[in-house]
Amino acid sequence: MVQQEIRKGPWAEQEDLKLVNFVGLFGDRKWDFIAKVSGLKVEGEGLNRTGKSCRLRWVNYLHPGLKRGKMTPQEERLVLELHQKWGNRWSRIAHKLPGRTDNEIKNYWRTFMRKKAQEKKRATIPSSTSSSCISSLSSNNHTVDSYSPMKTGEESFYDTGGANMTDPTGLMIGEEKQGEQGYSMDDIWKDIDLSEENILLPVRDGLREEGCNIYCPPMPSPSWEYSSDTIWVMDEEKSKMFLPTCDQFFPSYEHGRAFLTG
DNA sequence: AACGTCTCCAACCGCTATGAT
DNA sequence: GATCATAGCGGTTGGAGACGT
Repeated sequence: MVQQEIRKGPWAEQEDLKLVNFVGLFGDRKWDFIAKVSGLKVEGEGLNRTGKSCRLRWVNYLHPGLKRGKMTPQEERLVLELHQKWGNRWSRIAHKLPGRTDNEIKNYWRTFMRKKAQEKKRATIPSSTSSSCISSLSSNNHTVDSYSPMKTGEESFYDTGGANMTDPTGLMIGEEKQGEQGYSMDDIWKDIDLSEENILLPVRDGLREEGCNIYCPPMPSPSWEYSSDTIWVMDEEKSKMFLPTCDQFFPSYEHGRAFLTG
């Protein structure tokens, strides 16, 4: 067995194609198996990636059900509401946003809170000094990092926590955290409503779940449910890219799952 | 046009949860 | 029940492109 060096970093198109093929053959559960099998030096077909890396690439980028592009106002609102409720449970939140990944939501939230922080700074600090303040806040590319609890021992400012994030009883204790952070949900909604000039559709007429007023679009969750009505939407380019393998991929994909699950 | 800064996003790392033996 | 292997999650980082001066 020839063990090749594990690759890291950005994925090449060829790697993506190979991964799609392997997932088609073996399903999207046995990542270590896929990594091992694909790592074999068979006719130069090896991926030489870790199982974790393969899974991440599939889940965050290659999965056909993924939406691309900016979050819609509805999605943004939903993220904020769910984050208010659940805290940094990105995966859980992602399950309520079909086509969005936990990574995407996490990144969105991070960006959102950073903007909020900057806006607040601008609002509280006179304009004459705001620039220096902001620049000091973002002394490097990762403004948030200086607030990271990992480094400072303080709570990350973009972590509002959720009702059951810090309280195992599930009691609502988020308000206190909001106070620390300085942004209540009302503030956030106000800002959003202002910035969007009421382009938001009413969201409270939608489905409700778990007793909260959360709109859940009636879309099949690509989160990873492979029902027959799953939306297999891909960029046109990607679709073309995968075309040569699709014929074998999609039938064999289901076949592969059946094979694995018995 | 050149440079510096900012934003976004893909990917990695470390830890935890879960299932198999 | 203990142990191990694997999958999954959340936090963090690095780089590319956008943007401003």
